[in-house]
Amino acid sequence: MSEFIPTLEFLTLNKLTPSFYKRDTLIVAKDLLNKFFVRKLNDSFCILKIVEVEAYVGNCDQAAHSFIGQTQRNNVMFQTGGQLYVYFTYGMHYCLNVVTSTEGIGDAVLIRAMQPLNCFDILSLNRFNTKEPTHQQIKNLANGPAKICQALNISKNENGIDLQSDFIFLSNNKLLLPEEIIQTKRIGIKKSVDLPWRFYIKNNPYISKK
DNA sequence: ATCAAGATTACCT
DNA sequence: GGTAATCTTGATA
Repeated sequence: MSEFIPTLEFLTLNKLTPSFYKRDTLIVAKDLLNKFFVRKLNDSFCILKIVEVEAYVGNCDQAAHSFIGQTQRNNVMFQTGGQLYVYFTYGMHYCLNVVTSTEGIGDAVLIRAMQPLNCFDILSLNRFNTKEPTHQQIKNLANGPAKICQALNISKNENGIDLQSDFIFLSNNKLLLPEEIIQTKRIGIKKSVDLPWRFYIKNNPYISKK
């Protein structure tokens, strides 16, 4: 099964608009699977397919950064959908979220894993300091939330960026069938651990963890 | 001013 | 499977 690699024209024509993000967060989370993430680096458009996400919901989810209310750090989560929320954690890692919902109550979807479709040399240089990744390294380019940010050179500078940008945006792709989506509990949290708000593409080899 | 926790990763046994 | 690395943030005094 070979991957469809869209052209820049296709990606631009099918760019996701604010109406996509300004919906119920759990629906958006599920719909984000299989979408294209586009990031311009060194005059190249890096294209990756989203294969794993987690939803975080401000007013009822103790694991969400926004549960404590609006602060300097989580400020962007309270915007009304279609922005990038980037946070720093463990003293060394950045993670990337998509802000959702119309409510401005602090909802976002964490992108946990992506499947790179092109620009392997650029991503690999950022991750492993080599332009020629091994097969094992290719699988490890973006199969974790902090790996994504390292591979795509995303940090505090990108926090709050609007996803209507021409340099970072998401693009549509076909919806998955329900049987192609696995829903489970989220990973790496200590609060609200039983909420089943992690979604990933069944049998995709670029998932962060089974 | 001080402190504990953290939406992780890489490397070790 | 276990854990060190590393530092910002938000809470408390």
